[in-house]
Formats: sequence, structure tokens, C-alpha cells
Amino acid sequence: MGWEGVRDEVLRRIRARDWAPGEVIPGEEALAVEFGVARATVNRALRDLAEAGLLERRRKAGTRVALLPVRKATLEISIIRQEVEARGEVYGHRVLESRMEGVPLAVALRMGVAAGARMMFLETLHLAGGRPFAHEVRWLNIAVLPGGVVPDFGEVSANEWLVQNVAYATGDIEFSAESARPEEAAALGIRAGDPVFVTERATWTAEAPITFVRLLHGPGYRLRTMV
Amino acid sequence: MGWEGVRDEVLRRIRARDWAPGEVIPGEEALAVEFGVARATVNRALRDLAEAGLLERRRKAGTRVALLPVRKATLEISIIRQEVEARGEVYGHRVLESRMEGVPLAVALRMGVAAGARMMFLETLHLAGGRPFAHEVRWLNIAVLPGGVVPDFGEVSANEWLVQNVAYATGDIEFSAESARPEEAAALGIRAGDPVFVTERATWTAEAPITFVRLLHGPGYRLRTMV
DNA sequence: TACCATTTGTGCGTATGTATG
DNA sequence: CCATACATACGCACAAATGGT
Repeated sequence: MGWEGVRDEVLRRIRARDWAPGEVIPGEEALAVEFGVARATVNRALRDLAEAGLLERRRKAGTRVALLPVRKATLEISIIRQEVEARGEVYGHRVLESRMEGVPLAVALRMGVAAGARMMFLETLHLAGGRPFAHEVRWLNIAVLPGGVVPDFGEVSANEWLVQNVAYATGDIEFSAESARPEEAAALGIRAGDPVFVTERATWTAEAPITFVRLLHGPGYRLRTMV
Repeated sequence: MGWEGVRDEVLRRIRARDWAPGEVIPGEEALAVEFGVARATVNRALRDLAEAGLLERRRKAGTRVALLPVRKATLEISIIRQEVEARGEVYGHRVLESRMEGVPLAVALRMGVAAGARMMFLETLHLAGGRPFAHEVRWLNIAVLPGGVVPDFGEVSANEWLVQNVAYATGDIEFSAESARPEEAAALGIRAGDPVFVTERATWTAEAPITFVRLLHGPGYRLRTMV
């Protein structure tokens, strides 16, 4: 039995309530003996379940079944082109606006910079099969661009360019539902006031903020994930 | 240097583009020699980065820097009571409806059962500080309830009861933006047509479907995550 | 196709580090 | 302060996948 076998058997016991929520389960050494495997193998299995939120492990206190297991759903954030192509449609995008601009206060707060800091402002419409798919508004800190050169975002979208060139950064994401503002509705080809799915994302490296994006998807868009 | 040290150094090299996207990095053995650690330690570090989507590993082919790193955001799905209390507000809930009912087609499809299958229908309003926080509509397969006994969902919410009693199951989640229907708007104390943030979640065990929930949050609600 | 060489994946036994009851 | 249980590490071995001959 490998570590996945151990994990599955432990999971079965948790689900079968052989080990009740809150209860301390046998130690690694005891389980290793019972299953006839090395302690490291048990460790690997239990660590996996702890990462999934089903077990809570503390030195000396031992391992216990989580009382209120926090379900962790993993969202895979792909670039928009991939998302569109995964639907079997042809991707395209149009840059609607591109200029230098001072960031508004709300954006400055999210990016951790002073309000009015000058950044590149980009407004882009993403298309699926020629029809509007998502509306993007982005502030971009050109100071962090490699070589200080601003790429041609008419060629490759800023979304994709950043993933390939300034990626491997950290960030936070917020999802919400809003009413489409008139300009947004016009860009997306929907009615003002229609509900839009909003994704707002701030990205930064250890040194500096990189970009803040506000992405709007029209009615019918669904963000899916598996648990 | 421990495995986290190895991971951080590898991450630094990726960000610094010492190793470019798509490029094969040195093998585990070589890195182990370079860092002066055991191969298992390098393995642990690289496995971690691969899980994060920054590396792609294949036997024989080696380890390469991901060309298009898929950002994996982890959502921690907590029970609504915790979410409300985390905001420093008092949680409460009211059961608006509770009856046996055949499931509609859309729900049947999501749950993988025949349309019209009889399940328990529950409509609940979750309160934060006495004010509507979320509106919940749920179909529940009472066949899977331990002992076949239906708990008193006036006491503990179905949400919380299920997490504690039928938890450790799998499922899928969908998020979307919709317009509040008149009944929903009335329950939430908002205007019909206002945008609502919709969470739909189907849960099942290996044997049978457990429950399908449709959860509505009114304007202002934001789902946050860190990358 | 068949086989081989390479690289990652996993396992074992042991030892030491570290948080903590 | 100590005993305990998890966390990590080492070195070795073999398995499994797979790119290339």
C-alpha cells in the first residue's frame, strides 16, 4: 500500500465516522505499523488530507479530524484566450483606450500606491467568435516592464503578455455582481443595468505593484470550480 | 537549507528568468548536489512549485518552467455562520419553507438524478446583525441522512448541519451574476432586478447525491481570495 | 516494434529538529 | 523543563513513465 492507499483508507474512516470529528486519530507511528508502511508514507498521506482541510495537525497534540472542515475549492485562472478557445470559439480582442493616467483612489488603495500615481490605462474588449465576451479595464505600472519598453497590446493582449513576461507574481482576487454601467453595457452589447460578473484582481511582485484589472462578463457567464 | 529554501531559490531563479519559460531546468540530482541537500528535498520543493502551476514535470522529459502558468486561487468555503461572525456580526437564520417536493429539471441535471425525484425542499434566510445576508434555496436527498432522521433545521442551519454530519463529500460550485427575482428581492430586502451574486453548489458522496444549494447574496457582497 | 536510458515518483529506515502540552 | 508527536532531512533503492535508438 502506497501513500495514496493510506490516504484513501484514512479518508474512508473519516467518512464512515470510525474517527469522529474533533477526535484525535492514532499517531503516525501507530498507523505506520498498522498499515505496514514507513512513517514517512503515513506522514505524506496525512499531510495531504490536512492540506485538504479534513485533518488538523499540531505537534505534540497529534492529528484530529476537523470539526468544521473548511472546503477548499481551487480556481484555475487561465488567460482569457484559453478560456474562449476552450469553448471552441475564435478569440479576438480590441484595444478601446490606451493612455497614461493618474490612478483613481479606489485603484490606488487596491494597488498600494499613492492616489494619482501615473500608470498606463488600458481598456480592452475581449471577443469570442466576434461577439463581446469580456470588458477589461486595467492600470499597469510601466516601471516594472522589462527594459521599460511598452509592448504593442494590439498584437497580444495585456492579459496574455503579462502572464508570459511578468508572471510568477502574487495577488488577490475579488468577485462580485454589479449592474452594468451605460458605457460598460455598450461595450458588451447588453442593456445598462443588466447584471455583470465582476472580477477584480491586483497583482504585485515583492518590489512593486504591477497591475490592477477589472474584468466584466455579461449575463450568462459562470465561473466553475470543482471541490 | 531545507526544502523551503530550495523552493524559494528555484522560485527566485524563475522570476529572475535565469530559467526562461518553457526551458528545462537541471534534474533533481544535479540540483541536490548544487544545493548540498538530498534529492528527496529537491523533489519536495519542485513538487510544491509544480502543484502551484509554475513548473511542469514529466518523467524522463524532466522539469520545465511553465509557459503559461495557470494561476491557482484557493477559495476557502466556510459555513455562513462563520462568514458572518468573521465580520463581527451576530448570525441568525429563518426557515421560510420546508416541504417534500419533486426536483425541477435544472436541479435534477446538476444532481444527477431523475427529474421529479422527491427531495426535501428548504428555503432559508441567513441574517447578519438581524439584516438579510443571504437567501438560500436547497434540495436535500433525505435518503442519505444518517438514520433517516430529518433534523430540526430551525435549530442549526442545514448548511452547518450538513458540514458536520454528511461532510467530507465532493461537489462542484458555480458562481454567477443574476438579476434578483421579485420573491428573492423581497426576501433579501432589495429591489427586484438588483444584481445578486449567485453561488450554486451540488454535493454528493460516492454513492448518492446529497444536496443542491442556490445561495444569493445581495449587492455589495464580494468573494475574496488570495493567489 | 522492441528495447534502453533517463528522469521523476515513491518507499524504507533512521535520525534530528521543533513546537507544545 | 521534559516528554511527545509532528516536521523535515538523509541516503538508498526500486518503480513507472517516456523520449530516443
